[in-house]
Amino acid sequence: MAEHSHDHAASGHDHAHDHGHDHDHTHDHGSAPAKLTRNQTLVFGALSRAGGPLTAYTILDQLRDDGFRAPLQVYRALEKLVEFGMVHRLESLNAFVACSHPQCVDHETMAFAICESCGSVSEFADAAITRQLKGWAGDNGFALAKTTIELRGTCRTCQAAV
Amino acid sequence: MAEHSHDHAASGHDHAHDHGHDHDHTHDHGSAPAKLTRNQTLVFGALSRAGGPLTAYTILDQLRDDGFRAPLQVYRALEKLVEFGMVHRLESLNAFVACSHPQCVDHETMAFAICESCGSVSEFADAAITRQLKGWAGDNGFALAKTTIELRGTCRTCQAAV
DNA sequence: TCAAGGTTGTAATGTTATAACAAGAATTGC
DNA sequence: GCAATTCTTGTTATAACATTACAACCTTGA
Repeated sequence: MAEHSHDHAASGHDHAHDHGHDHDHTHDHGSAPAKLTRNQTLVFGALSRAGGPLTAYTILDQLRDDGFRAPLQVYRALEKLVEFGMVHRLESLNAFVACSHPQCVDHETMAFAICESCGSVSEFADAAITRQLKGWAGDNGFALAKTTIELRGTCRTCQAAV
Repeated sequence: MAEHSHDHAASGHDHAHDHGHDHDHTHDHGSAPAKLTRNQTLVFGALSRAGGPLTAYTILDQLRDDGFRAPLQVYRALEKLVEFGMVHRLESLNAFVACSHPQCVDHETMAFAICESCGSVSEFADAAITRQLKGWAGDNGFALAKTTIELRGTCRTCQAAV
């Protein structure tokens, strides 16, 4: 299954406050955005740099220098990014993480393994689980809109570190 | 915030459950308590009566007449009840629900189907999903402590009601 | 040009959860 | 009985997470 590797190369500190909008995003996700707004770009950049989950308020703090002043600026961007399938919300952490999938293969039934020791998150998809959940939904007349699957525990690295 | 009317018959896999004020319950769970404290009894009673998910603050309001004054009285009781396996936390709702299983068969990998229309919750266990998740954990050296599986959608009753 | 619709900024508020500390009650040992 | 210990409880305050409401500002297109 998929592995954890949030390396979206947001290296440079591109602090140019251009009004020229040189966004050449070519993402093509579920609800594909032609291009992101400035705030969406900044929020997604923060999540990509982090390489792991961040809370909305942590993102806010990181974007103070970019002019962010209020939670809503973050929440609004996150709402869109989740909608686009570029970001996932981790319910059990009240946090958000950039999607690990290069081409965003499947956003219906992702699963997340969260290490309670180091905070790392592994995102994976499992066809059998998806099938099983859809099977239950079908059997019970439940119109499935979204699923949340989150595993809590200790990752291999943290276990080895003991 | 909203008070849902909890249709507990939304599932064909429903389990019978006593919704009475069983102040002298005889549950015997993993961390079986001989007997609950007064606050634990009151909180569990509120959840049982509701027959569906309640937030901590809703429980607090319902227990004002019983002398509850502060959130912590509720949260402390909930913490123990979850530990005992008598109550589950629904991460995607920030709410709590009394366990639907008479003898609390399996508390490791329960799944919850939450109707976004009426707020009803169906609790079920699926051996295949459990096996699959444990399989992933094993393959990836992840020491699994707890899993959260929550389905959002529309229950059969609410679909029919359209 | 204007109107419509989307995005933004800001203040205020609402909702969920925990920290810190003091006091009360049950238990044990002397 | 009387500490010492421990667990539960009550209370205040605060932290952490999220939304409402409204005004201003850009776009886009007729």
